[in-house]
Amino acid sequence: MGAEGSAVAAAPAAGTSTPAFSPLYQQIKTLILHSLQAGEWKPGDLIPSEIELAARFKVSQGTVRKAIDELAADNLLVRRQGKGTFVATHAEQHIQYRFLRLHPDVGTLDSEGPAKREVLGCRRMRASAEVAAALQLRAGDAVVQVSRVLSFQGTPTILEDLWLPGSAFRGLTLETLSEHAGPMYALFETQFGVRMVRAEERIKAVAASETAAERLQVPAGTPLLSVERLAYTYNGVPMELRRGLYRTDRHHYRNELS
Amino acid sequence: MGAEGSAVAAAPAAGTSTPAFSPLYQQIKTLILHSLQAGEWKPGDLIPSEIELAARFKVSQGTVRKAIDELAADNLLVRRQGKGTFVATHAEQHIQYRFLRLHPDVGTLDSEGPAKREVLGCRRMRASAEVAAALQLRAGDAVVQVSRVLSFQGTPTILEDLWLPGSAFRGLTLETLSEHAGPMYALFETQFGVRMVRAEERIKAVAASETAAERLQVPAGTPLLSVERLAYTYNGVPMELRRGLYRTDRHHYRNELS
DNA sequence: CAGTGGTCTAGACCACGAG
DNA sequence: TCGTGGTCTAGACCACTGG
Repeated sequence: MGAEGSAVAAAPAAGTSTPAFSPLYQQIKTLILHSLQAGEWKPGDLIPSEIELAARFKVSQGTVRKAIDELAADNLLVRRQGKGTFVATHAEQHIQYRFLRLHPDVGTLDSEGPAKREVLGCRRMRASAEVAAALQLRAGDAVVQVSRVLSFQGTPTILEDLWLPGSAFRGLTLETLSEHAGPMYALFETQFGVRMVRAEERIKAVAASETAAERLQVPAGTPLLSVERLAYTYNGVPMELRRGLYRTDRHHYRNELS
Repeated sequence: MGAEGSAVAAAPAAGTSTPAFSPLYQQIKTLILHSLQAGEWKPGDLIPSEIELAARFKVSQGTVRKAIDELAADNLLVRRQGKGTFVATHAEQHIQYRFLRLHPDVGTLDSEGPAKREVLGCRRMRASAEVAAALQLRAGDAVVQVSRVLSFQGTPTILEDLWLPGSAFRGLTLETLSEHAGPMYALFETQFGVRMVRAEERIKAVAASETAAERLQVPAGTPLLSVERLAYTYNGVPMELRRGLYRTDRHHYRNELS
């Protein structure tokens, strides 16, 4: 029966050169994305069933299915047979830190027990040129800087600083951070409505500075992994810059290639 | 009409506890995988159309499509609208090195021009316990060790050693390697019928040894990225152990998280 | 048991590539 | 113009979850 009567009629794209054909399921995907962004369904929520969405968007169940399939592949949604489809969340996921790629050299992933987290500082400041560029702000805009240390089995292993746009993270304090149990990104979801969806990391090997060496309890000059992360929300806007120094004497950064 | 008359009738699994239900498209996926492994279709080849495969396996086109979709998602096949579906290959892909995650800090991905490759050595030897364990061989089995240096814009940047099972790589010599243009994995495909499909990397920060420092033209003790890679073929058997040292003064290891 | 996602089919039509 | 993969639909049935 073709796609007549649908949400948008194949997007003819007015005066531009390329016809810019967009499949229906892509448009549905965008609509669902908008609902996620708008907060209609929050992290952890059950979204409407495929049949309901099909009715809402006036398309067949199969088309909704394909849209949801792709969103699930991107880890934005989680399908659970027999129960429904849920909005992905950094909380209550049995994986403690979804974006952390550091693993112990020996032993299981986290037979090490929970990491000890110590927040060293949290202050509001004006963005340096570098931070502003990364977060797509103007130099001098307000940002929040957090620094902390993660320890595994009593050994300080990760020292990291992170910068967040001040406008989106009003009210973030050292107390909030210290008292909160669970992943920091889970806190961002519940307290600030910011969900980190994707991130890019740039890794280098560097020598430990005096201060870094002291905090990680290694000799100055020790080789460390420098991990610079830019994390993005739904709409592809960068919402966090993170600079970490990882000890790799008993851990390694793991990556899968395909 | 259900799935009667198909390749396998839903795999009832004789006496075990779990019923182990396996969808038809998974079975088709396995069958296609077997054909790839057996060499029925070689890297770069056009495989039969969906309709032909559907006829061969006695299933509908949609079922074949779902099987191919997943294989394409794993980068084993490449779909090209209007042309057909091809077996993925490390050669003739516009990306020079598909598994190399090192990028220049400034400039485009490879506006650096082609990397200069210098093979330092290629010798047959007996596997050490460590190498044997990684490659699932017995200690003392024959392996081929290759070492080489990659330079970008005249700067030696990557120093790596790699070990391959001797049985699968008979006839691999320094000459073969030196004369070959293009990615090493492309050579493995054409000369030895070995296609690398997936790999795991473990990354650490280390200090440059005397010999490494000399070959990479940096002071001894310079922090370097240590990248240990295990690469696998179709059947999940490890076929290469690679240990690389990367200079990261002008480059970084890039990773995407989601 | 009802409701959800998951599989499978069959058929129509569209976009793309190449002759 | 033809053959390919890509989209969309409609309907049947299966597997899983929870009341």
